[in-house]
Amino acid sequence: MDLIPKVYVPSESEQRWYEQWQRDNAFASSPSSRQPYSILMPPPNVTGILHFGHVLNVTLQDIYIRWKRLQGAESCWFPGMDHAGIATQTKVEQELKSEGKTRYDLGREAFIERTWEWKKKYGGVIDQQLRTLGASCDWDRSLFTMDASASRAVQHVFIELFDEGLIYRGKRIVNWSPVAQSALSDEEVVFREVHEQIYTMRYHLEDGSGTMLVATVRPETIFADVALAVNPNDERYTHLIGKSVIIPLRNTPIPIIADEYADPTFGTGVVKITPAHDPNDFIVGTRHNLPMPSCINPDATLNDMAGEFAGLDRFVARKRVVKALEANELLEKSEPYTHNVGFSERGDEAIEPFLSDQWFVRMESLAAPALKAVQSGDVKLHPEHWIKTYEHWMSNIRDWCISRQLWWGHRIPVYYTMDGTGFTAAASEDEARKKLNLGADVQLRQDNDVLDTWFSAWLWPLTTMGWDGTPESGKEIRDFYLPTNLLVTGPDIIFFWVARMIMATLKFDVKKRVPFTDVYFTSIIRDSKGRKLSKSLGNSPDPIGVIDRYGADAVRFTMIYLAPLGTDVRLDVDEKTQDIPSMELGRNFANKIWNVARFLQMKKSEQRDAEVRSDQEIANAILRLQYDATWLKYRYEGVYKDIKAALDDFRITEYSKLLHEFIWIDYCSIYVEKLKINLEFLEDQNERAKYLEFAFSIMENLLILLHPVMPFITEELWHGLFSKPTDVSIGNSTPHASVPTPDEGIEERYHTTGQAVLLAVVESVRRMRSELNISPSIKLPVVLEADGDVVEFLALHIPVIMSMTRANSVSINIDPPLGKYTTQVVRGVNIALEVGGTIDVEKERERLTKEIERLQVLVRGVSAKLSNEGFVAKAKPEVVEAERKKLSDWTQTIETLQRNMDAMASTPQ
RNA sequence: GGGCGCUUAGCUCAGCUGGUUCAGAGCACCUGCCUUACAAGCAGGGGGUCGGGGGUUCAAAUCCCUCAGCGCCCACCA
Repeated sequence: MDLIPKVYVPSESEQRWYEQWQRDNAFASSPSSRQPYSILMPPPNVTGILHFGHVLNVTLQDIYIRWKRLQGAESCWFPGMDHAGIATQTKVEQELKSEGKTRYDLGREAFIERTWEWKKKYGGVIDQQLRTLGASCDWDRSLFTMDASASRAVQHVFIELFDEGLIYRGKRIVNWSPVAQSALSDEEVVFREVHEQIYTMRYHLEDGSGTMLVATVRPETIFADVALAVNPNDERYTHLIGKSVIIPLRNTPIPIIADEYADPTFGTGVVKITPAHDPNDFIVGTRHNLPMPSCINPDATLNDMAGEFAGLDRFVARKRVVKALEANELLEKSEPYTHNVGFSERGDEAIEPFLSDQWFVRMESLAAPALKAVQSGDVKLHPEHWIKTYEHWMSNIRDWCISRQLWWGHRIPVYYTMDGTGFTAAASEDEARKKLNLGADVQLRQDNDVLDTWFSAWLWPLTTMGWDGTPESGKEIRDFYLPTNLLVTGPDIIFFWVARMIMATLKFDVKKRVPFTDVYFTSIIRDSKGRKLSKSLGNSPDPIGVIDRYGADAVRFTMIYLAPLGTDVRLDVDEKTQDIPSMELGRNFANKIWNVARFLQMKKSEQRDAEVRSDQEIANAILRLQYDATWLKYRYEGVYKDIKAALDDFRITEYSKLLHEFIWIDYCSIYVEKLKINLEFLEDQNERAKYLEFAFSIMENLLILLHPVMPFITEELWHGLFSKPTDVSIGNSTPHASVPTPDEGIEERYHTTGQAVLLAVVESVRRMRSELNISPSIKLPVVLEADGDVVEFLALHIPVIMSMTRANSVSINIDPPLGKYTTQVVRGVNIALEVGGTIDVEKERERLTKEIERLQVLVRGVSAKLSNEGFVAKAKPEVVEAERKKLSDWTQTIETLQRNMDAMASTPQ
């Protein structure tokens, strides 16, 4: 057999295996007789590139997909890409800008054409990056949200909701982005604290009988004022209700009205009503049937209503207006003021509340069943505390503004008569005519707007499975994979996407299924200062660069090792080098696995010179190997169970920790170290092979268990160690819950206690040596004093103890120990290390005294507990028993230590 | 204003339904080792009254109340 190379080079191996997997169609899945398991990948934006949020997200999904595949499920991971309306259009417009053009120069059709070209050229970089990371998606099922079938589904859904009256058109105040020149949904707006000025203006009464003081932060909107409102119970102003005031600078009269909205305790108690530029004023305006003029254009400049200020940007206009007010003695005062202002999540500009015609979805009837699905547990959220947030949003749901004044997206399938009086939603102009009972010669025009990107995303569970609106489309796929088993995503899009997918799938799936049964909300990745990773802060290294340095396996492993469910992850990002040093954790682990594999392989091919060993020595070594195999088997079985449970409960960090600890400590540091020692006594190749085979069989299972998180190195080693054909993947094998030992029927009585005592003894001797600064090259005699069962086991392991503690002799229960010893008592074993003339008797005495005192404190504690009647009466019997055992163990230990001290006193110096 | 979460070693975090020497891991730090699988390693070590206070209990890092600090979500007062 060829030995695996001395050093593992992740980059080479990783690329090679991913290509192999693709050649073998290793991730393809289709309905079969096997148990289905499926995950929908949150479609990355077509403009997107991989960041560490994705790395965590994708790794988690891949772990489950691969894990279930190992368990024999028909595992399918549906990938895809989102057309990302605003983001993509912005990219292309920027490109145009550099050519000195705007989208209007091209016109709608050419612009869309150009965007498709952009997509072809630059879009989907992330697709390739996901492969680098090792994502085992069924790439043949990849869907783009603007693909024909998905577009048909979007159209179908729109028309159906329209016909049901759940989609309506209305003139409303919406969140307007002056940069994108489009409406945004409430979810796309983020509020930020802003320090501005609040201005108190004078509105003169029309009859000249006085002045009203009104505070505002937006004096530039006064031109669209339609009223002043006072609280009907505000005695200061009741006599003025019904009178009129003059709008400053505009000299137009507006009425003073009474409305509860005016808060007498705020400012002057008088509020100006500007329905076109403030959502609350809009409500008041509607209530009082007031006109709703706008003085601001879609690009946030003032219009003609603003007279001399027309054409100025809103913020420039504000300053000018204030100046003008001052000049005309219309400004009472100006004070600093801090309040929240909405900003576009994407473009970072202040949102302009804007009165316009938009399309909305009535959410109430859609939300009700979706709320129930979560409350009933049909859809389970992890961590559970998100349920509260979900409930709150769903029970206070507001209508969803779905129209966007963009060109890139699904165009709204609504057709209008040329005079605009008649309109309907339809799949084509022809159909619209039919629905409107119009003749074939009547011309119609289609709505100019496109739909919110999330309007296609909420259909993801259906469209990825081939649904295009017709009942039969994708039926076979949906009947097999739906509901999908798991959705992994960030909690930031719980409303944007998760909730809406539940609504849409319950509504439009023929069988009214939920889209998924479990949702795992991932952590947010932050830097060491707690800031979110972001390009602009420079604290977001390119994952591909980090993967180049450490390997994809290492990055994957480290991420889940550090990212427990529900809490944020902090990474030690080095901004200068764009490095994340903690990735060493995963890299070192990979290195460890690689090396132990290499070691076992070396042992296997090792040629033995015949050494002279007595039959007894050989028999003892075999007995030790048998005990160790039994011990490892039980440890393995326990870990296997724990891993399975951890993954079932979404304790993903636990999964990685279990493997890390078992492989590093139990397998490498304990089992293989002892194997190394014991094999020295065996020359018979068959006999050696037997125990090496066992080590390999555990190793194979560990590789399989590790495969979901470290797919590449496990594949590499699996082939390297077990000579598997290239086109067979570890991803299709199965980890065993139990592994047979080479010799069945071996006594199990030592497999926990014996090993524990043995290891404790070894540790104890090492500690004594270390504390006395004894060089590793010096070999010293060890004397053990023990009784009971364990004596036999320790005696059997003398060669192991010698090797592990660098002892030149180990004697058990010889008496009395002569010479100069340092001693410790561990698990009932009195351990003495002979250090000859180097011992400091005073120091040793001090140490023993201290240890005895420490134990006496513990004994007092336990005694008190045991003499407490309440404890003895009420605690579980096994707990009481355990305390009694502690008491007797510690008492015994104290006695032994005391004896050691006395012996030391009588030892000649 | 409403809701949710977090606070355990210098740092990042585990500790599930209270009880096994339960106060842990990784990193960092200190000491000693290039012991032919691994210095990306091995052996050993120091360091925390589990945010403060109160309560329930025989028993609290764990359950309850309260206070403080931090963070997130929702709603947004001119």
